[in-house]
Amino acid sequence: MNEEVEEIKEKEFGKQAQGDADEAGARFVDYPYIRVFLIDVPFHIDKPYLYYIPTDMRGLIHKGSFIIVPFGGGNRRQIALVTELLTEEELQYKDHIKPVLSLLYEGLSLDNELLGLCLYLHEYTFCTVGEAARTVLPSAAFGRINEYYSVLKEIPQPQSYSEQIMLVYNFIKSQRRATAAVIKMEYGDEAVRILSEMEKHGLITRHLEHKESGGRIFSEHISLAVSVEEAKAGAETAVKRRSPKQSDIINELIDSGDTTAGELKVKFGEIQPQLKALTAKGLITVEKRELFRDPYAGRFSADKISKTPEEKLSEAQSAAYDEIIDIYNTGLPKAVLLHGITGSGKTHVIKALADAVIADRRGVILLVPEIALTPQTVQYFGSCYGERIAVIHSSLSAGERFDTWRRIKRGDVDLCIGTRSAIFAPFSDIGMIVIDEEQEHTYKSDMNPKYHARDVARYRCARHNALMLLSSATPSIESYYKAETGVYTLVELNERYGSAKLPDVKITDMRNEAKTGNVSALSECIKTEIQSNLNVNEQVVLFLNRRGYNNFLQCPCCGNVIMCPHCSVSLTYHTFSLNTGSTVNKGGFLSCHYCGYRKTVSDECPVCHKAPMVFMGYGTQKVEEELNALFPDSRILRMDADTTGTKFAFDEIVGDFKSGEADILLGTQMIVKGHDFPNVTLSGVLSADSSLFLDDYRANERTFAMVCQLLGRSGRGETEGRAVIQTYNPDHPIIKLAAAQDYKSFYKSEISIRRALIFPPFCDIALITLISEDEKDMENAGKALEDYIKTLIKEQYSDIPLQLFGPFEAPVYKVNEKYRMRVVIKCRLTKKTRMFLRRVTAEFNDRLRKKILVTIDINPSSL
DNA sequence: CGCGGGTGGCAA
DNA sequence: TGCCACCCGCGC
Repeated sequence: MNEEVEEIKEKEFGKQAQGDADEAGARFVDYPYIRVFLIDVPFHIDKPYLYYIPTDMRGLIHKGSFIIVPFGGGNRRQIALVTELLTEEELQYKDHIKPVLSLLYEGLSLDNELLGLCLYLHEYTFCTVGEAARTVLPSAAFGRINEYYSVLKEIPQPQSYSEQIMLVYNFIKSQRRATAAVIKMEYGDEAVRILSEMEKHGLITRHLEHKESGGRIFSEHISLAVSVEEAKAGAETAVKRRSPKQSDIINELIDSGDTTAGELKVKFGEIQPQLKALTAKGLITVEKRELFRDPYAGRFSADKISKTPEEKLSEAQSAAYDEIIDIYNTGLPKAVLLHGITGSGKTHVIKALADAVIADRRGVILLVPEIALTPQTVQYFGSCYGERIAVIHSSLSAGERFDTWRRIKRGDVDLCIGTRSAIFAPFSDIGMIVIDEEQEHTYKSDMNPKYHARDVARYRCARHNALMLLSSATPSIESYYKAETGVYTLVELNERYGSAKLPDVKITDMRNEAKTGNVSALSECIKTEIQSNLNVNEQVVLFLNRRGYNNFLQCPCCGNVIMCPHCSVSLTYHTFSLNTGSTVNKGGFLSCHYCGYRKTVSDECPVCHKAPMVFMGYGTQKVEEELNALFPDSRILRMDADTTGTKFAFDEIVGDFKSGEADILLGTQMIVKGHDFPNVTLSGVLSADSSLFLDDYRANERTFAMVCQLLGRSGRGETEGRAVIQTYNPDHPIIKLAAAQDYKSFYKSEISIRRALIFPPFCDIALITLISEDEKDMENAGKALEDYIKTLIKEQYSDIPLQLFGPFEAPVYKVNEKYRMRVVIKCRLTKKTRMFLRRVTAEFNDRLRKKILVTIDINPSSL
């Protein structure tokens, strides 16, 4: 990674380094001017603007501060991020520079590293600086700005103003102060015009109130204010006065002592009026106590922390550890790719490394691919580090997120575990960033900024002189290529931990099944294997990457398939029975996996009205039903997006299966990753082909990784494991290599394909998408975009190697009544190509206005 | 995006 | 001639 970091450091941080240097002098030099980027503005406003700092605010505003500035003709208030401080001499021009209004609030600012990261994201992912800032900080940090109007002076000559103005003036005066929204409600949209006119005449003024949202929450702690006897008497009176809830509350307090309003609410429903009444009578006291949100609090209380869970590293593991720790100890930004086969115990090595880094008093960030995997990872690390770990993922509430962020910033945390967004954990000194299962597509954000966690990690490691550790059994082709070419250091773990061996794999040809009349999702082969496992009480894991009941509903007469009315995809059948397996064909519903549209099933074909519709294909629900019919005595758990709706449902299902509550675990993607089920000796891929022929250059990689991971679930304990792969293409090289878990051969074949066809890592891909509600508009825009790109290339960028594809329809052409077209550009993402792409998107966002949305995604996770 | 100024279509 | 609806460009 040396050259790469040097490159990043030199190219991207050259300016930054200078900025760092004059930072120390900031206190003594007078910087009356600043350059800022505005938050919450569209693409073409996203550029530096100049403001001056009123003398009383000098020294309070730094690089990375958030401030409020007046902007635009109407001087509306905008939040802005300070990116540069300027002296009088550095000023290019002095006309029309407006003053800073205020600091957003004290204490909210980005340090140099995170400010640099925002600008890096802006430059590389084509997002606005504001979007980057909102991603790097927890959203609650910005809070809410309320803008109030109030009257400034008595009007000397009311008759000289219009009737409307006087109406609004008197309204505001009567309210003392009013927000623009309230005034708009009262007088309609034209109120905006009237208000700005009034402001010009100096009749009213605006002032801001900044609310720190999600900052603090309280619980209402309730206790008896009187003796038990008095309370009992009070309860009796309450019953007599026919307020049973009041007496219930008192009795609850007598029986089980102090409690909180929340708990009472769970027991008795709405209780606020009763609490008020009881407080008024002096029977109870209600005390507000600040709560510190930590969704994992209490799970690792001191007694649960085992100080010595030190499992000894195997020889291979400690060799890997030694190699990596040496690299870490150089104190330079480095990257290591830890390639270890499934079950080789990569986590143990990571744990040992984390120990060493934390002993250095430096922070560690550990990323896991999905939220479902955080509990088990937290479990493992939490038992060692207790309260000094933090967990960040997308289902935290805004407040929880903010509290966690502040804990890390305050230095109360050594290890931060989480999904993609945890990469922004505000440690002041990072020693190591670990990305587990680094090939997972979940590390790529699909919202602006469309960053890849790996790139952010690379940036942060470069600035912190930290180690970036990528860990995987099936690394991405891009990363392995970097390891092979010496950019990353490759460290391998080639043997399974303990006595475990790789499973014995059978490939089943599903074409033969069809020939012999077996139309079920389960081949004869896998049925026998499952039965033999059930006979000896060993567990089975089955993978199918399609949820729902049947895939779609088709008319046998005219071939009509029921489609989503808003999107160009077929609807999927779902039953209501979750995890019960009962046959309830009717009473289910059709659902669109893209927009969530739902519809009941109609018996006859809505097009030809001749025949009843027939269910085609199969999903997890259907297979669950088949399994129940075939193995009525077995206990089956289904795990997919439909059964893991609640926060801890995933945890529960995994826990139940681990403790032997079920014999068969059937599920989608989420069951393949990282679980250690020692009693599983059979794993099955029900349809290995489904991801193989996708129109995507990563289809092979996906399929290989998925099959490998699932096979790895089997035989992790004492007994040797078996696996079955069902496929219609038993001779496909990818299937064969996956069955043999031969990553190196897979990589060799895949990299040569990528090289020949020019795909990453041999190029970067820029995906430009046009989205519009009007099909015609979009087609025109597509054509215009193509022309613009072509002339731009011809006239100014003829020297950069670049391939243009499209415009063509997106794979799912219509989503939610909006049409999408794409342009794909293959190029090397250099400064020059970035400038080129920026011009293209800026030009089109500007020119097309709201009619058409233009987005750009660099190296998208799929095409 | 949100504002303001400009323009052009149309009724009086 | 006057009024409103929509367009377009600008913002430090």
